[in-house]
Amino acid sequence: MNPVTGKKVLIIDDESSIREMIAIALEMAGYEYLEAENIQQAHEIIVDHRPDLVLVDWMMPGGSGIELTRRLKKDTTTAEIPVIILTAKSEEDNKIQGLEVGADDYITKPFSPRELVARLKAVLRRATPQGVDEPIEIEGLTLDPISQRVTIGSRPLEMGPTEYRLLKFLMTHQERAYSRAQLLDQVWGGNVYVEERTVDVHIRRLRKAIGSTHDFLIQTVRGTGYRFSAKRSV
Amino acid sequence: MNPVTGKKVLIIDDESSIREMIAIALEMAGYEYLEAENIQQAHEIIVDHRPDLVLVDWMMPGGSGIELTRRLKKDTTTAEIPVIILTAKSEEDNKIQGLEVGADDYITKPFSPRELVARLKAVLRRATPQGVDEPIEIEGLTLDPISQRVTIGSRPLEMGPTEYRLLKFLMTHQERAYSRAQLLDQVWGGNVYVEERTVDVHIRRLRKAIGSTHDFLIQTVRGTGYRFSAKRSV
DNA sequence: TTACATTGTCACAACTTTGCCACATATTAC
DNA sequence: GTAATATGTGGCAAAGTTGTGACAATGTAA
Repeated sequence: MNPVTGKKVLIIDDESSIREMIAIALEMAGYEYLEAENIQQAHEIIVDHRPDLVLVDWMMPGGSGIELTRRLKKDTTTAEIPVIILTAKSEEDNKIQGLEVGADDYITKPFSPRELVARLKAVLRRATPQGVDEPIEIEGLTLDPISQRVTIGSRPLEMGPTEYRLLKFLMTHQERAYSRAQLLDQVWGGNVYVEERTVDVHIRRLRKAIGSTHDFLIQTVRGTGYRFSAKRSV
Repeated sequence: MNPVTGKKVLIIDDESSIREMIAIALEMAGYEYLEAENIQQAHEIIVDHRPDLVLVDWMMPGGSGIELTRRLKKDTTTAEIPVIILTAKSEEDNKIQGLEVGADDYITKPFSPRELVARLKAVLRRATPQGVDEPIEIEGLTLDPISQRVTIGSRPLEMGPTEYRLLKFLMTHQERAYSRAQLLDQVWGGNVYVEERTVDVHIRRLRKAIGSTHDFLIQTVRGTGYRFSAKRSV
């Protein structure tokens, strides 16, 4: 339905009914979520699961959302995780403080699920910066992450999104052998169940797309998996 | 401390005391400002001085801030100027309406100067710095930002404002693939709740307007979004 | 007011991609 | 050499993505 890239959102609120409401909205929008009902728990979860976004209530037992935000933004390992603060209308004057400690947005209660999801999307969009991805060129095979194109010379190659991601991964880690399991993990994403042999099929498609002149670049490592290498192997 | 921004902010409010208060806050933060006390005046100033941001009260004699916003956002020559709407707390439910007509943010009165400046900074940061208004010509397709016309050779193309902005964005960022979400963010504006599929529909309309001779310029990047490119992809 | 234009959504059509299977072929172990 | 194991290949059904026409809501101009 909505192909979100499996973003994980951590919901922190002491009222389980609110958590539930949010959880439903997130699920419908295709996000994964984690829940915490106090700050302590939240911290553990953040360290363990590294959510892509934190949604925290302003008023929380055991420390306010503000405090949590400040702590997250101070620590360079967590500073990049965007934070949205939920405030009740009456506490609204505090919202400035929220933005000041580094929250990325705030939402005043009551809010509609639609608004929530819209804000969340906007924040995530902004938080995922377009990397300054340089094109990768190996032996005349060029992959340009900006235009999302693969070319040999000026000939553009046709391939599906999965093959593209697979190739990008292999090219950015050339000269290194990966097992099918590792590739599934890196290219397909951790929590999908897919047969290992599926990797072979996609490698096949990649080789086909690249064509015989350059297919030596994708090498089979028997008993292990595959490797992208500019060095012709035997 | 605060590097001079040189940004011009237009303050529109009928109460001179509020204008004054805002003016002081802006001055301290290093912004230039202009003032208008009604919508008519505001329009003239916008045309004459091209402020970098407009700060308008919701309730205004001679037309509401909403109306002004709508008008600004509709006209492609002013659509890029960010607008922040000031609302009284009691009118707060209207904030959604404000965002819907394309305002970039809203601030509820009473607010602190600190909040004002914080929001303003955030909005300006987000605003897309628009380059010079030189015509862009690619493969015979010409977009002229001054006359706001798109032509192929001498044939003028018919399209709505949204398609125009979409095309302009894509043309000024050619050879780059954008997701639907990014396009919504850049072309529609950050906080509008619109379905991602709407982008497809507008792309469709654009392609239709451009016609089959040149529609190869707008390319679908499967699994991602779209790209404007002079290079034919097959 | 009426007529017209623009916009966002939807439903369905058209098209692609995906994962998996079954079988072919290659490589290794015994 | 044969069996066991690993990898290559073509094809297919299901799932997913994008294209398309129509519609209702809204705004605008006459």
